[in-house]
Amino acid sequence: MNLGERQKRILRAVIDRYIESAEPVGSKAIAHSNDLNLSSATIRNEMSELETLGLLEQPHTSAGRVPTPQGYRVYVNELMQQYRLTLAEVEEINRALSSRLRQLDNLLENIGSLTARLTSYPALSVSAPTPDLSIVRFDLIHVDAGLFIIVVMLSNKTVKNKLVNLPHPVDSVLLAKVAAVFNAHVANLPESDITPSLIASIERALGDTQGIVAIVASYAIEILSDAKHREAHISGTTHLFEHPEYRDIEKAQRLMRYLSDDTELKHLPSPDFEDAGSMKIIIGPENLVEELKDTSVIVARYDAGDDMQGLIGIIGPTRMDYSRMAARLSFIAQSLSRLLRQETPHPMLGRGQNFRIRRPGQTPDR
Amino acid sequence: MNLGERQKRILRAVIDRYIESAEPVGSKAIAHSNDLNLSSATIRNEMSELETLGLLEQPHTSAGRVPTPQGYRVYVNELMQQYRLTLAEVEEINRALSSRLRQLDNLLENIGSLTARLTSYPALSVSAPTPDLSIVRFDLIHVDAGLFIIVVMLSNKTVKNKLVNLPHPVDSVLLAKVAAVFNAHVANLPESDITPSLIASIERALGDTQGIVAIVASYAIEILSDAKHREAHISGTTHLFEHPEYRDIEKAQRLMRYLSDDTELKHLPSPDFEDAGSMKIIIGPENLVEELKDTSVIVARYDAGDDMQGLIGIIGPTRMDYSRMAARLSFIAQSLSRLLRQETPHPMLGRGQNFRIRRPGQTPDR
DNA sequence: GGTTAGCACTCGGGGCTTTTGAGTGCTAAT
DNA sequence: ATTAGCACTCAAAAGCCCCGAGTGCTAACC
Repeated sequence: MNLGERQKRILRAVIDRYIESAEPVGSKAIAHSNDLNLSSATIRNEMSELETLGLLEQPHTSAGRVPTPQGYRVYVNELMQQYRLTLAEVEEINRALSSRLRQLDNLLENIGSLTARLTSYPALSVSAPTPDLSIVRFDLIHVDAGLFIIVVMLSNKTVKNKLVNLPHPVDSVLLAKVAAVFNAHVANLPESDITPSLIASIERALGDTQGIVAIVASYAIEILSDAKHREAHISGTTHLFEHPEYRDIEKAQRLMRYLSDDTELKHLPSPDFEDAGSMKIIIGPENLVEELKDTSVIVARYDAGDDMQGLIGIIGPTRMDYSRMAARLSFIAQSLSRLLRQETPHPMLGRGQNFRIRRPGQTPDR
Repeated sequence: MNLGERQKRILRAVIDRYIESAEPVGSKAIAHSNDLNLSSATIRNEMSELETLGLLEQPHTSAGRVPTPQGYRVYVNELMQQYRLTLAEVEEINRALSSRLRQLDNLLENIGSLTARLTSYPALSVSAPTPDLSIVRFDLIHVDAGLFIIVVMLSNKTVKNKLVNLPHPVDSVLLAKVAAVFNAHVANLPESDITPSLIASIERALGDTQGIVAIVASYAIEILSDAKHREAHISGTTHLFEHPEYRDIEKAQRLMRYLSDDTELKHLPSPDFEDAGSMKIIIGPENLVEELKDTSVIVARYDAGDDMQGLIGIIGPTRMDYSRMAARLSFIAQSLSRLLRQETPHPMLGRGQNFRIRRPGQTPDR
């Protein structure tokens, strides 16, 4: 695709304008705008050239031009201005990230809804499968009678827990013993090594554990095998309606229906990115999935250590603010990587009464 | 409001029909339907009577009648048939509840999205403030270096945790000591008793704890003071679009915008219910909030012990299937109460490899 | 009395036609 | 190579008309 300098300028002007107006742009609109100072007639000639190249098209004879997917492709690859985030944007993102990432419980949902909020597009959040995940630590906390809690810490430093209720009372000494054995013999094993025979041998060694060993083992396996699959989550779907292309309720609903099916989302592109912050932009028909043929997807990868990576992405009409959104997404992904890797910096001392952390030898301020 | 028997029948017929068709219903449509066998003319007379009573109205002269909010009120209070859930409905609800309530992590969201799914209306889930909540147990789990996890068990049997990262290594013995002191002196206290002076005295007793005491204390306070406020959550907003009254995108968006603001939702009715499963139906303009003036809200309370209660509710157009939805909501609330109180019955032994629980003396099957 | 058949009247919505105007391509002049 | 001018196109908005569901009223009927 060899475009003259002027053609590039015109193409960019058309797309920029179309992105913000959502309406076919005509020759006049371009003519006086921007730096290029040409008459509308000249623009028309160039536009019709761009049309035969397949970069623009007319919805109907007497309308302005609209970019084709290939047009967007060229725009994204070569023409798009690198959008620089404003200070306000950077601050907003940082603030949102650091305040919302405190609890690592359901990271996936949190990250998703955060991204949606920060981009005003429906956002998806996909966890990379982490087949090497292991449980680094087991704790069994006795509540009362037959009630106890399994707390496991995973190698990606998240914590999962589950309340178990047995029909008969259990003994906290027994629980401690079971936990100790699991810490000694099951912790740090990959799922495939947690075999029935291993469990059986533990049961044999411990004597009658009233089924506790089996329960803990199956919970461990459940968690680890969950981690083998990608998990996907979508949020902010209502942002769709902010875009005129989804004025048509039917169309919007069709897409929503597709999006709200988590299992479908898992099959989304798993681009082979090199490093965190790298991005992929998929325009309209480049999507393999039928339902997404007229939407664009921007995905970025975040990477917070071996057992913790994933994708965040946004979905919108092909007429998308690629430049700005790519910048935001990439920034979010990078910040995310950084934040997750370094963990929560300092505990939030916020609301309500709270206490200052004062280290010895430090002078109290004011 | 003294209605004749026949008027009641007619009013009910009109509303029933309007609820399912969403279109003004005329005299003919009613005439031959149902049990009442009258000519359309007679119906017309009665209808115009009902109109002067303010129970019906005409969108325009040559259209059928539509119920007014007062009309719905009468319907809900006196006319509505008690809808009996079908077996299929009951089973579906039970299945959904028991499979989704395994992890008590983010109960609020789970309950909300469950309700939305089961009713096909946008659903809200509000936690009752639990000012008496206390922490019944602290555990500090050392990860490595300066990294440790605070796990607290609350009196409502949920578990919260947080990862803390200190810039200097900590000692697991120290952590255990701190946990022990917290369990002895802070556990089971209401928030108001966790005073700075108490914390100070703990710090004094323990000597230098490298700030750990302060961190744990502020986390405890954070959690307990969170519990003082109602939390609200909404899900299934997209169900709005299934109803013709929200064909108008503007209108739908206005409502959505209101709904997606969690903080607003907290100010929703906190009806003074007596017991779990009781319901409240708020019709159109009875809502105090401007944005909800033409929607109806059904709320039901669930109640799973002292420190665990809340409201679930659904929101929809005034033309709502009150009868069926009230039945479902009430059933959901009751089941929820029951399930949460009795806790998870048996751990799920599901996916992947798993182990049978075999108690001694039991013969292995097959 | 209550009920019903009949009739004139109303008026929103669907379908059809007209008008408007933004935008084009082409040609001829610069 | 650029531009002014002009004839042409066509979607969308505006206008128009008609249809028919539904009404209220009146007069007849039981």
